[in-house]
Amino acid sequence: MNMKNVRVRFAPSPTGPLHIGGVRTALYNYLFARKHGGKFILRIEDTDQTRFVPGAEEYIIESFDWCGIRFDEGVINGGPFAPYRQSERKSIYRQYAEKLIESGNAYYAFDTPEELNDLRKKQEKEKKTFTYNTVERKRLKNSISLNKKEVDELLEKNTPFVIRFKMPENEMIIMKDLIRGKVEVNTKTLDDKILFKSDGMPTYHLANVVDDHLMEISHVIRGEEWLPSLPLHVMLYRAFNWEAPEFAHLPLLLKPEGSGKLSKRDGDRLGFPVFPLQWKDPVTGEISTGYREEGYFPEAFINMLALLGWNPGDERELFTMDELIEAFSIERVGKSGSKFDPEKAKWFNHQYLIRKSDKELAELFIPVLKEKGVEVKPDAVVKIVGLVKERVNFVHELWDQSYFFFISPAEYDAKAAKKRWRPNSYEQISRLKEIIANIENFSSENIEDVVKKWIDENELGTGAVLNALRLVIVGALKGPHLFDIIALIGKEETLNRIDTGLKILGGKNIS
RNA sequence: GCACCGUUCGUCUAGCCAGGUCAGGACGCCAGGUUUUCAUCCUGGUAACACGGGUUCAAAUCCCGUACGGUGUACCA
Repeated sequence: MNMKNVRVRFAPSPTGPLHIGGVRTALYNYLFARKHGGKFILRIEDTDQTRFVPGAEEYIIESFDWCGIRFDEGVINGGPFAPYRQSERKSIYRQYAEKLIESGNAYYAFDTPEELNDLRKKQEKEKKTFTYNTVERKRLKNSISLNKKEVDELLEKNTPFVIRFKMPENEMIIMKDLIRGKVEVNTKTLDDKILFKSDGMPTYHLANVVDDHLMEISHVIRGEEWLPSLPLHVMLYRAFNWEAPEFAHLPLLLKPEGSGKLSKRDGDRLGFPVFPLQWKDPVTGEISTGYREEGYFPEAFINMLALLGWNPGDERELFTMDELIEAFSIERVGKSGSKFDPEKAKWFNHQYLIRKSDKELAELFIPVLKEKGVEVKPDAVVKIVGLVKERVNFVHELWDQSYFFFISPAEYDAKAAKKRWRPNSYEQISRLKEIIANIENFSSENIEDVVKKWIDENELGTGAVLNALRLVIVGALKGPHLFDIIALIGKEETLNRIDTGLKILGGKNIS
């Protein structure tokens, strides 16, 4: 593989939000470019004016920004091959289509969409599929079946036309794919694809080949859905007499349930986001949630995506972007599609979360606390986060694991109370309250020492006393080390919670 | 229908190109241990080469076929 002057591109169509399959394609391109010291280009393929969706391009750019995927050239930052939006390159495509006509590799076709649709329907009834191919083109309305005079007349009268590729009749095309190896197709199974539409815009096939050539793209890394049109693209390079780039077709990301390509429309139906960022459909107003909004860290999201279809060949699973760049290679991309496991995605986030410093997490958690109407000193939040971060996958889950640090129990878990609030609990906890009230050094360790000593001296059951105490302090049998909680909420709050607990729980069980 | 691509534990995957391993790891799940609780953590377990032929002393690995799945088959990308 020629690794000099690596130039790769990601070329989305701005027809809506980018789904994670697209993000992964972009990621692999990015990793490949960085790995080989090449350039990564963002080109917008908006040749279908009817499918334009407002906000889609902005969404795509914001997504990559969030992911930490950076472009060297493209619609964001320009570059030597500007413009990078195909609608702005409109004027350059026609001449290339005409070059192909001149060289006998393409032809004008005047059939209307309606006529072709009718043909399709007719053949469908006969259980056949209509294809505009080497056989059919002879009896359709085009510059092959018509004589030159007829064609000139039609063109002069501004009859709408398209330009089609003239596929050779019977020729073996041998192609190389970096992931799949040799792929062979006979041209007789292919059709005369439209290269240039009657609205004056090129189709994807023409535009992508012309632009990739003009932009000196060295490797085309794209989704497997493009593999069936690879022969056409290879033939186009040949017809232009251009050197073709290397190709790599990435396996698809599949729906987790059943099978099939993950699609934009899958949305929230699946119980996990398929988009990096939240997307609000400009027409229906429908909102699809994104990984960012669900609380995923971009590093975790990228890490998870990178391992979906690629692996380093050893047993490492956690990678920073730089480590991914270092480890990545196209050869280690798998051939088969992958469903992805939402559970494992959470695990990745957990791994990144527990690796963050308590201070960093506290800063992320404080806004959540504010929303809950809780004002606490940042120092305390840092300590609390340190105690509970192992228990959660997301920052927003910290609240569930730590609310009892901030608010005293309003009620007590009924099951826990039944199990742990015994007839003698009231008396034991009342006595314990006096012990705690007299503790001067209110550190977790010291409180633990004093309380355990008291339990020993009075020959009480550690489990019985401490569970009852936890119930009173937390409101349920959960949470981190009890004495850490007590030390953090402080003596006054502890004593208050004991009083409340005794009042509410005490009466119930004494009778 | 036709063309192309694919198929290893439930999921992500290693191993395949250069045949010889009890088919390895991770997530999940289950069990045990640690713990005053829950969670974490530790230990162990669970579970796969789609099927059928062939080549070979030996096949997950090479070849052929079948099945199943996917993609494509638009004046969409």
